[in-house]
Amino acid sequence: MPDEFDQVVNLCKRRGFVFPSAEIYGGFRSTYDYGPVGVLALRNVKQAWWRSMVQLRSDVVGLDAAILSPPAIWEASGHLRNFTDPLVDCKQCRERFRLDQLEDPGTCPKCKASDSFTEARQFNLMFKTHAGPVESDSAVAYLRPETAQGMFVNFKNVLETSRKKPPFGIAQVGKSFRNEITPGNFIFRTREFEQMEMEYFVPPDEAPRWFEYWCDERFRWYRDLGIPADRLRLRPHDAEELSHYSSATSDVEFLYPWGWGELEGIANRGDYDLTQHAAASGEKLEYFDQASGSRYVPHVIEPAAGATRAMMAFLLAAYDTDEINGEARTVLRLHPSLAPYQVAVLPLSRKDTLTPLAAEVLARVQPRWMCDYDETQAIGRRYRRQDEIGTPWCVTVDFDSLDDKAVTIRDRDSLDQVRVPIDALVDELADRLG
RNA sequence: GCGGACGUGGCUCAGUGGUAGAGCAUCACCUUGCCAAGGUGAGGGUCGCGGGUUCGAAUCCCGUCGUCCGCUCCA
Repeated sequence: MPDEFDQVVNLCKRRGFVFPSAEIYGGFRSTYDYGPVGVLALRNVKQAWWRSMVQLRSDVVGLDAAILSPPAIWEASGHLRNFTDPLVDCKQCRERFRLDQLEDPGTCPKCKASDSFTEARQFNLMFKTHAGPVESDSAVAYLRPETAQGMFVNFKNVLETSRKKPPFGIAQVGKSFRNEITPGNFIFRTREFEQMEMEYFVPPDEAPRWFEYWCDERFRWYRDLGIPADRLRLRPHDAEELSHYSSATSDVEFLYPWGWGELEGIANRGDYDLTQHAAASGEKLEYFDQASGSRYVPHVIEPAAGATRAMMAFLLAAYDTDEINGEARTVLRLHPSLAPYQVAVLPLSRKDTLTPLAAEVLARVQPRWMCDYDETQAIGRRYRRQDEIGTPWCVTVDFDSLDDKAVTIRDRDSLDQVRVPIDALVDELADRLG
């Protein structure tokens, strides 16, 4: 494993991005907690997504659906049937296989032993629990394995209340849960994770066009937020790797230190979900087009992204080391809108003469952006600390500031220092943030 | 879940049977004042957890939890 990965994992722990969950009890596999700096970065990723997906579009509306859900949803969606892997173990060589992927279900592909398999065991990827005080069958509930079904189940509600017409979308950010057989690679695959999904409902004949559109759109999103184009690719799925609901899928992949891995899947789900739910619930999940007088079940294009693994990709892509005056420096070149703090206010000295003015500067910037404030130790050391967590701009208050009422903005990447009147500081920073 | 490696202060590691160390980091004070400066001092580890062997365990044995690699998987 290249050490870029280890460096970033280490940085995450050291600087308060990500901690292993329940660490004082020895940890709990596949769960992670986001620290003071990490929660800001993760929230910025989700905010950037919401902004591009909902705020800047008039054809997409938001939703926040329940995580706890009744079995009926997952029976209709196919997850109870298809999200189940039948697993067998070879008693001879102890390898484990998916029964449905074996060419010859009677022979072990590894050691060639015949009839050596254990009884197939169903391994369902959904977390099952019980709603209500009694663990009776009637109270079975599932933690959602994807947020998408919330959009399908609410299709009519949203259609009626938002008065949107196809093509239109419903977007949701939230947690999902999958009992993965093997989680791993830090926060890349965890059993509890956060999704950013959007279901885009279109007239059936327009589906292929919108599929291309969203592949394009989503690829660009990552690139515009700072992932270099040569670490990104769009990979169409082969027919045999398509999931049960999809008729076409392309993945936006990132070149992780261990190889290409998925960031986001763009799927053409056709009319599968609405048809399934309509049949199971008895509700008509259709759109009636007044203009043409026609009635149809919209097809769905779904860009589904992982927020936590996206954050990791942004951190990996941003991680850099360089040299200043012969000293090594670690710097996260995060896009300013993703950086935990946009601004750090640093009085050059901790002397009482400077701190009141520094507090005043902080008070001006703090309402607009997430700010850090640090008055300890030497200024160079404080720059390095901010570099390590990706803060794009440091504002220093020095002794001249007392007379000229101006401060210095230091740029993380160019290292340029620009003198700006305190009255013009907010406008100057706003310009730089774009 | 199976096979292999590993688990010592926040981080990186030393310590292989006699009841824990270093560097960095953190905090306080002094000094300095624009890119990890210097000085003095402080806090912090029942060596992942539980059990066993032993007069005595971080060190040996068993179990367990966790991490990494492979089988797996897909946001």
